Amino acid sequence: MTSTEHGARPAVRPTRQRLAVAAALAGFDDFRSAQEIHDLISRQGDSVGLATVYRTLAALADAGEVDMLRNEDGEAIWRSCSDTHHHHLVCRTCGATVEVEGPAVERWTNAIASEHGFAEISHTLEIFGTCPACR
Amino acid sequence: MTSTEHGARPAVRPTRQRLAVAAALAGFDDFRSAQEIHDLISRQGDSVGLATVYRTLAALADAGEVDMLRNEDGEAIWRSCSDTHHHHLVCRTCGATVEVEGPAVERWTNAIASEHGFAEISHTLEIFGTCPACR
DNA sequence: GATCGGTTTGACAACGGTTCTCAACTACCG
DNA sequence: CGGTAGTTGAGAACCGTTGTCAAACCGATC
Repeated sequence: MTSTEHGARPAVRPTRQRLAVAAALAGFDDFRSAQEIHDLISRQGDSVGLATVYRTLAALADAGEVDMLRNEDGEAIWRSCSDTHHHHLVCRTCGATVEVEGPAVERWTNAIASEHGFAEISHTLEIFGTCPACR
Repeated sequence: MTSTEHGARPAVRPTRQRLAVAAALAGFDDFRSAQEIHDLISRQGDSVGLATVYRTLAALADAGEVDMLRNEDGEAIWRSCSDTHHHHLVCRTCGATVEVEGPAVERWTNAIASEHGFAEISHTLEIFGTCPACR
């Protein structure tokens, strides 16, 4: 068991299912719900259980390889992302997404939070609007 | 049914139930889930159906008299609010809330958006953390 | 290959928040 | 009062999500 170095690493296996989810994620660049991703996989001929899709997405989000956020209905939606912390500019008509970074915002949220004595800070910041193409 | 014509106003009645919800909202200043508000009303002796609480909260949010946002689980949480645009610093354990304003953030989001040609901008920004009391 | 132990999977049940349904009720107007 | 349209509540329905657990699978080892 010590074969894989100074582990405690759960040894994630590249199973057919996980590859299918990864492939599906690579196939679009806007945010999709878990069920949409599940449908997409089925439509590509693969068959992966819904629970597995959820588990895999959660694991990927944990690992920082996908972004998860919630739409206005509170549903979780996902997309693959670059590995730096960033926010999104989302078109409320067509769903087109732009990743944006804002060091200033990060600094501001941390400052505000510690000013009020809050710890273990996280934050959500999404910008919605109408993109040039949809106007 | 065309009696109230040019108003299209649904004629909101100040029923016992709606007053109870309003009273409950006045009784706390952090974010609470609909069910917590429902419990709170019951505990005050009033009896209002859960569905009615949901309906009333939705109506109040529509009218801009309460803020509704979603916690990290996607659950809707509510509180009465001041009428200026602001954001929230929310304790993820006890729900304590601080309203914060950030002119810098407003400016930043508008700049980013127009830089990408987006119009009709709106944004959401919430900060979650653990408040001093809950640590 | 055959074997073995832990990982992963999938069908399905369970769950929890939210919305829907619809008959009973109530506020308001005349 | 009586009529009428808005409102309510109990419970079912809904739907996204998570838990369950036996079977399948992977990879390392005999």
